[in-house]
Amino acid sequence: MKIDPHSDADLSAQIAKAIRDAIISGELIFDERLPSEAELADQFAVSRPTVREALKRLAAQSLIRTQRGAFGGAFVNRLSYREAYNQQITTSTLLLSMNGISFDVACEARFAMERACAPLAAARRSADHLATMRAEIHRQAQPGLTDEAFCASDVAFHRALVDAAGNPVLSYQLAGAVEAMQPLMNMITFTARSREQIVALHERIADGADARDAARVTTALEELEAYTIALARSILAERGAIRGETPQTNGVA
Amino acid sequence: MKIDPHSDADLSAQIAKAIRDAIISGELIFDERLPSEAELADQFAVSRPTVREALKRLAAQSLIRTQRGAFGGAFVNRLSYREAYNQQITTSTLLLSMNGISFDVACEARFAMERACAPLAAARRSADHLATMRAEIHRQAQPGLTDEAFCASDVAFHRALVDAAGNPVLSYQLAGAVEAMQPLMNMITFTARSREQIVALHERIADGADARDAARVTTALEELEAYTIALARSILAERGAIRGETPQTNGVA
DNA sequence: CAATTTTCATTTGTCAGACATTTAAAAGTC
DNA sequence: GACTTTTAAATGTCTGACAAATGAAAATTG
Repeated sequence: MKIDPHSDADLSAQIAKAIRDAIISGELIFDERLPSEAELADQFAVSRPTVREALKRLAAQSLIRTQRGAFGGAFVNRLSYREAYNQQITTSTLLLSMNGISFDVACEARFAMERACAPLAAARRSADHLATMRAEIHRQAQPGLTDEAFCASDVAFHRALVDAAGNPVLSYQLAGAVEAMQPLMNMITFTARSREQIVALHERIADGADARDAARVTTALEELEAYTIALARSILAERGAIRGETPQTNGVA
Repeated sequence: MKIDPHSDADLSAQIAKAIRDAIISGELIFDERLPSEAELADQFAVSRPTVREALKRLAAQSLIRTQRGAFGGAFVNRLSYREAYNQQITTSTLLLSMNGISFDVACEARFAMERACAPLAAARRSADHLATMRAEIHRQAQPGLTDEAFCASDVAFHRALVDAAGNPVLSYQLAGAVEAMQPLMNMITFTARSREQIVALHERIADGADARDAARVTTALEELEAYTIALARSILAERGAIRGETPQTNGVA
């Protein structure tokens, strides 16, 4: 592990990169202990605060964890699904909110990816997945449900569908797409009417999965996408009209 | 922005969380300047090094950037696609390599997501995208190409296909899936025979996109997935046989 | 001898203060 | 007015120190 003395980047950034590369290349195995901060400071010929800043950078990416005390130190972290999800969601959420992604584009991407799971989910769904989906549908149909609870249940339903595909990598990738869209989705205040429609479509999806009929799941997802986009457009157009502006469907962020 | 004095977490982690929440909630707008390190140290009643560690954590997630000099400081970063890609790829690569994801599972996820792009790509591909795909196919057919160059060209080809869908969110999501698999893919040393087959399938994909025929693209992608998995299996089985072990197709990491 | 307690060295977490370097605005100069 | 110099503010880095946690080894005790 060496740093380039001619680079004009921060020392802590260079050191973080050197250690990160060592981890990615497999030079450092997970659960392996890094040298102590004092030793690293010696190795890189910098002070301990600089080394610490580098280690905090790595900790922010869940690449290492630290432990105090004798025989403590920094250990290479085994990146768990949970941590990877969280990073994925944070990054995706910020990307969507900061780059003026239109609702249409985000929605299209989300449903395109979800449809990719449909054939696998139809083929592999367990009784457990199906039960989760049915339970969420039942919850969504209850009249007193708050908008927040409805949205949360919506996410849980789609989550179950994705998990039913039985591919952890797909689940991980979709988590970013689905959960990152939650803030955008929350902007759409669902009316009783639209909830009915959505629940009906969810039922068709669950029925399709029940019958192991991929085509039915896919078709229902397509209709759900079309309905969601239409709903968003009408709401945005209405808001634009209220403000006396030209109705627009993008730039919601 | 406040921190919980009763929490037993690191102060720098708490401070980072407080600022991160402020950014995500929109309390801090992008390009807005944070208070100086000294001011933050005062606000949170900690020392400057502790504040700096918190800021480095945020910098590692591309949430802020820092600028030296008068009127410099830490600014809320507008997360660019480039930065989001990089984070996505780093996280995905580590997740795949550290959790013993089998080649089959990763491959299935990757092609499932890529197939999701096929209909959009067929409908929207520009002449430019098509030209890129053709150029990469031409490169891949050249005999003297190294394995590394072939793999890079392979990634570029699929990248062009995904970009042809004209949805930046899809491109972003796919970047993680496709590029993170590069290390796994590189394990498969392509023989001349398999290169021929792959190039032929790439040509069918390009032809399908050319004709705006989504079904053709999808079918070719399905065959490419089947071929890739079969190839990987045979190679892994061979290696297992050499080592005198039971042939296995998973746990490649 | 075995179990428990105490000591202790190691390592991270935090702090204070200092100096170097960069940067852009403000002041000065022609 | 255009250019140069000064200057203040901010980050980057270093030194040195102490606090707190932690597990191992040593000492104590039954």
